Amino acid sequence: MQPHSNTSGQVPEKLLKPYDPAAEEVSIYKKWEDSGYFTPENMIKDGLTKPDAEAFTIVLPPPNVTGTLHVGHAYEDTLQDIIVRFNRMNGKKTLWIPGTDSAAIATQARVEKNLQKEGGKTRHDLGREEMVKRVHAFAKDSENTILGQVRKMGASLDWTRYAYTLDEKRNRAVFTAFKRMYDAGLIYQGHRIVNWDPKGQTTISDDEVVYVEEKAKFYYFQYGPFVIGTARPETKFGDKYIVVNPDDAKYQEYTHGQKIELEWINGPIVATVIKDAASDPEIGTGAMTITPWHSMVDFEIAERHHLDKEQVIDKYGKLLPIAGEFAGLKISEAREKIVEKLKEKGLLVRIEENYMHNIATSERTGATIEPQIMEQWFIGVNKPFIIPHSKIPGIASGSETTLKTLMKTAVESGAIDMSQEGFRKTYFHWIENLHDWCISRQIWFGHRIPVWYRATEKGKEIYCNVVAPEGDGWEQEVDVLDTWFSSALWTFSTLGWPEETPDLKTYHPTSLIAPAYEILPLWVSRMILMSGFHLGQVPFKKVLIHGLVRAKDGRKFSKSLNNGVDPLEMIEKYGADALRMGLIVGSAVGSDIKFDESRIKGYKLFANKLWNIARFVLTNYSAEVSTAIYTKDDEVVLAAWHTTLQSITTDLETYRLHLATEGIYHFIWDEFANTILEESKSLLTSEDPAIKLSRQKLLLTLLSETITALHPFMPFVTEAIYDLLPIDNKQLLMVTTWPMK
RNA sequence: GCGCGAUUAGCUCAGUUGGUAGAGCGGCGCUUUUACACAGCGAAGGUCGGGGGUUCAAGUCCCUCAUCGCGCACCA
Repeated sequence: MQPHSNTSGQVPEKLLKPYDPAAEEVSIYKKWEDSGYFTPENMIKDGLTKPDAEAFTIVLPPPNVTGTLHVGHAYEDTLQDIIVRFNRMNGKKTLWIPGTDSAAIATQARVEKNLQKEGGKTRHDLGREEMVKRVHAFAKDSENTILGQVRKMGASLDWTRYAYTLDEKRNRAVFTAFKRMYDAGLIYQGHRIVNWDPKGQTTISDDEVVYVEEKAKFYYFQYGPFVIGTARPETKFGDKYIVVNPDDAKYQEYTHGQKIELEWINGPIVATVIKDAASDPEIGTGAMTITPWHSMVDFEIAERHHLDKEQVIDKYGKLLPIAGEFAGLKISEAREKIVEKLKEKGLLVRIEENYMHNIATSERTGATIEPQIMEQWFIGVNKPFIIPHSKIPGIASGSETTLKTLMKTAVESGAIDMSQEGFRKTYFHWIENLHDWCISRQIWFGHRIPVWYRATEKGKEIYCNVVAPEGDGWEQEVDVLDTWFSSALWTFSTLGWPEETPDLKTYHPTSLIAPAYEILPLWVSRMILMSGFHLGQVPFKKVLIHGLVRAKDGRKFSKSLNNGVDPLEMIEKYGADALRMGLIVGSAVGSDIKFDESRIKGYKLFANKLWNIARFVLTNYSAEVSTAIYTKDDEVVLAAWHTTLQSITTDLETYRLHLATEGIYHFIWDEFANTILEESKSLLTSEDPAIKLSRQKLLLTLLSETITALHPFMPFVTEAIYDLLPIDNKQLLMVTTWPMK
């Protein structure tokens, strides 16, 4: 606008109407993006950031390409964008890297579901090649939708560095990581017990198992001289070991290894007594039989004593020939029949009706997990290895360590600041219970394991490398990797690793990661693992864990409840600024947020308030302000603002975003608008030009500084107002220096 | 079973190191005055889940109980 010499300045037409976010936001985002300033190198080039400034890096937790974003993503984007904008305005070399995650199982499952709906087809009807093509197409589509949504939120991401877990560079990183861990002996192929999802026909990791409480019948059977209890009679065919605690007085007469002949489901068998501390004398009768093929705990007992393991249930959840007359039956059908038979044989002691227990189900398919012993690929978390270079305090370069130690030490030593006490405990607890990580999946979409096999006279030959081997007869492993394998490399695969790129040197370790607490084990801990092994570094210096956005009744948003909130709809109604504020204010980072539309509405009003303040200030502006000197009174007012600004700055630096937001909101509305503006009405009509001009200058300064401080939170409306201010040599507000500096 | 978190105004939630209880929304009353009715002003509304303790002083620290939520383990 043109500065005006009258008391009453002229204001742009659009300022005379209520603030209209829809009319401003898209073009403002475009302006930011076109400026190139999301890329830190452009900031340096134009002298907005010093070349030797400290780097500040965040990688966006890459959303899954399974459809559209929900309001939880909107919250996560806001959280990070506030921090990123604040750091950029404070002169840091600020980089926020965008990306998306192929989410192997989740995405394939979505497409399979669609196939099923469209014509009852399965992936096998299409074949691997065609299926993978379709999943890629679906993923591409989701990607476009998602990236559009992220832009609408105002996220200041460096799009020139966009990464996708399945793009060429990330493929290379994944294969290289695999190869190096394979060579170090940390990735191995083994015959171990895994979580088998009979519906999805794939393994899943421990962290993808969801326990559901269920009421069941609990049976007691006569097993020779023992009475055993079980909720799963259908697994008991192969049971030929009876395990008791060595200190259990009830069973002192039996010795370890003692053979006992007894009558069982399909006739007489010979059982062996095993004494192992895993058997708890207090539970049931204190004696149990074991099914090592289909139970984690039993598997471990069997391993300890080198016992036989026999498969009872097949991959489809049906009984095998070992079940005799029951072979071929699904376990659900077989259960009652087996109990009936045992009853007839006089071996049923009693049935407990209301037995509560948890059953393991698959996070993705909902199927009951059937533990199975299978040949799969694993990462050994307890296996010692020599770490060549380590910058992690407490772990010396060239020393022997394990992945588990690495993960623990990184946080314990303070190299990673995980200062939210509750989550810190959860992290350590998780590590203590950590087993080897099963990384192979029997699906088609994802990173195919870079291992090739060839039959030779001496047996099977195995080759592992980033690229396929030369020569004939090689067949690549059909399994793909757990999606979290590639996600775990994210902080450095996005920066060009395995190449020794300048980016890697400048921006890694990243400064901050801001994930939901849900993925602390799945993602955060595994990034620590991978970064520790491959770089000898922590992946990030600080973890800022945030809560979940829930529906107003406290339940999770879910498709089945159909209680989802579409962030785009909120943006359309209230503007992105209002959505951002509504999600941040009123909840400390780390606790869950109950979504409240009325709060968002409140911040739409706030944006409008700001708009009207701008109108008042500009209406009362005159060009002579440049000569104005502050009166004592106005100096006091300005100083009061600077005190507030100081505390807002501190709150931002310490990630107390909700307090910072409240502080700026309160100042603008209650101080600036209600008090300062009101008292200005008489001062501006003063006969004394010194008083009048001082006040004009004060108002413009306050407006300019408050919108600058508000910018990280409400980037759009502040940028729109800043654009109207009569300031010389203006840059975008986004790259303006934070007023405290 | 072990652990974590929550319990503050009608609703949703803040309240960093202990120092006179706050916000938004809703409800009530009044008001068109250099911005704003997408507003302003005013008043109402709280024994900070119960009980006990430490302290000059406790929403805040300690103990205990209750209710709700979550995680892990067990799941013979």
